[in-house]
Amino acid sequence: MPELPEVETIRRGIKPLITGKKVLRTVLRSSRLRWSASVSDLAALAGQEVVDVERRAKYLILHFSDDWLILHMGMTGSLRYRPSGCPPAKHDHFDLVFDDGFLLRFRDPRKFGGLLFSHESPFSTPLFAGLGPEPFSEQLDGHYLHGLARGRKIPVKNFIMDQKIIAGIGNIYANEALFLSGIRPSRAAGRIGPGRYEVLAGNIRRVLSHAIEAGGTSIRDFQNSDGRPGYFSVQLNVYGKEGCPCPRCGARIEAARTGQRSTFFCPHCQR
DNA sequence: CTTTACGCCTGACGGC
DNA sequence: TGCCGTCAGGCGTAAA
Repeated sequence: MPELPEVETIRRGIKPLITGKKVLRTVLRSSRLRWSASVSDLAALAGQEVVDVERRAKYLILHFSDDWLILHMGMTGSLRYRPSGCPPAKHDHFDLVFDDGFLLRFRDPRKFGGLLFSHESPFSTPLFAGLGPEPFSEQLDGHYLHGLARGRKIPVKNFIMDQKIIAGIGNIYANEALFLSGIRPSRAAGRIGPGRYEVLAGNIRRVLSHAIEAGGTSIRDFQNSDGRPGYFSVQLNVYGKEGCPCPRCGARIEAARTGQRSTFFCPHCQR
């Protein structure tokens, strides 16, 4: 569930549940995640309280009294908040057990996600240094995108999914934002003017904020949901709609591949 | 430097 | 029913 809106929805869901809670112990069941904090580092979290729950790009940041734990959901990661007695299911790799009888549990069947431990704020470490601006920051506008795209030949869809350019855009919302902007995903990033990039920047924000709002409607179900709050309630225009009529002009939505990722677009509206 | 290809993992689905 | 290929919302690295 990995794009920015899903991670933000998780953040909003768990923040009120775990802020101020004290860690009793941690349980790591898998050592083969893409990234994994060491058992000894994780053990140091015992006794610490959750100070805040933050997000940067698609990373979820648990800020404890002394240390930080950074979670990435990969393609299939999810979190659950359950009573401590609940037995782990398949692919439940990590538990953060609190002293009030509840735990936060990380599940990831494909193990593309992972955990990172840090003694200092990740906002000042190399991990985040290379990330582009958050989509809702003032830095993201037409001039910014146009400047970085100058001379580049990669498809604009790959360009906006590059986390160094903008943080948090994944395959679904890249497709959707380009549809709203009337830009063909395969168009070379360097062959789009500042005006069209301004439109695109606005539509990126629009798509992401709609998705976050949709996620928000299911936050209160977080404790009992399957760990993917809000995800399926988002109305999509093109993603996964191959052969369906374009909501704007009625032409058939086409599917293609750009950079080994599936791409959907309206051949009539998007140029 | 930019761009492309691949690997990491498991599960779901469609065709035979 | 089972087997097999293909696909999946991400990202890091190697190679061209």
